[in-house]
Amino acid sequence: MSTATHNAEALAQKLADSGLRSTPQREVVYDVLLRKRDHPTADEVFARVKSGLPSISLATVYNCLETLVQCDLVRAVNFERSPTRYCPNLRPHAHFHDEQTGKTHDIDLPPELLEKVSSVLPVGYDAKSVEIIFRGKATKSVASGG
Amino acid sequence: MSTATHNAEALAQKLADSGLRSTPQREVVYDVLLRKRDHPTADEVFARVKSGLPSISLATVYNCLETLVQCDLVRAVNFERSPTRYCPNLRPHAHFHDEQTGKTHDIDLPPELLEKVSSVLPVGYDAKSVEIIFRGKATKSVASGG
DNA sequence: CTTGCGCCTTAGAACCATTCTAATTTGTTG
DNA sequence: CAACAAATTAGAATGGTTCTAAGGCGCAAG
Ligand SMILES: [Mn+2]
Ligand SMILES: [Mn+2]
Ligand SMILES: [Zn+2]
Ligand SMILES: [Zn+2]
Repeated sequence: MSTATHNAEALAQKLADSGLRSTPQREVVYDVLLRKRDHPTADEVFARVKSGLPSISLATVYNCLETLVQCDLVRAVNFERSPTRYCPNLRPHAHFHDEQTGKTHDIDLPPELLEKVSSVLPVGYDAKSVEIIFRGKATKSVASGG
Repeated sequence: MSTATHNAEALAQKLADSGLRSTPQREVVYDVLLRKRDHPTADEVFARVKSGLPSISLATVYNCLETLVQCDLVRAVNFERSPTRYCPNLRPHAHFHDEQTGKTHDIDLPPELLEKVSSVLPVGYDAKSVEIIFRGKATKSVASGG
């Protein structure tokens, strides 16, 4: 069984859990996100997806991305008001935005840190999620996962 | 000396530091932010500012807000892709976004926490800023600062 | 099978927060 | 005052995203 097949089956399962269908469009969009984890924008996903499925529309890419986010297979990531980026990394992690290059890096977070951060909330505040964003310069380039 | 006068002078000083002029528009925009610290959008600032300066334009409100941000008197705050909000709180703090009410609350951060958070960065990552956003429900309403 | 009924995809229009443009006003300096 | 720069203004433009309406596709019942 190939990795692509495995991913497609995991996707189909997650979609089914939400009462949704697996479609070629949803599969190829998810596959594109898994193949190159550089936090692409919808436009960038659209460009990559077209090579495998030339008839897909930008509206469908937006629809698929929203579906993947709702199924908890992908995270939407925002920096200021720039175009939303998409991240298939499901581990707890922060984002480092390199202001020079515009690249986004995943920073794994130990679970104990998230507890520590959440512990600063006064009583009466019930956080469902915590997001951490670093901004700066990445002086070392890092091998990208594949 | 009134507080408003004091604020105006502090503003004039900060602007002068950046080679910029103090103007009635900049003063009233900053004053509006200080008077009601509920993280208003540009539109909301515009509405509040018009009562004191009916001739002001929305473009000028945007210009003034950008100027205040550049002078480090105000922080721009973003949640997903919703309209940018503005915060005159200069202490290190996180934001708690109440998903029920849409209200934004400041959460003061002990300096030691920011160090702890930054310490998860691998070598090669040089963060100039750290942003922390909580999302959830604030079960207790909190008295607003004045 | 074949038909019915949703779900899904699609192209293009609409939306709307923000930025840009070009003209005017205001303030400062000589 | 004259000259020049900085700031404000109205309105147009921009651009990422969402909406709309039409058609396509897949599954289930007959
Ligand atoms: Mn950037
Ligand atoms: Mn909200
Ligand atoms: Zn990520
Ligand atoms: Zn704040």
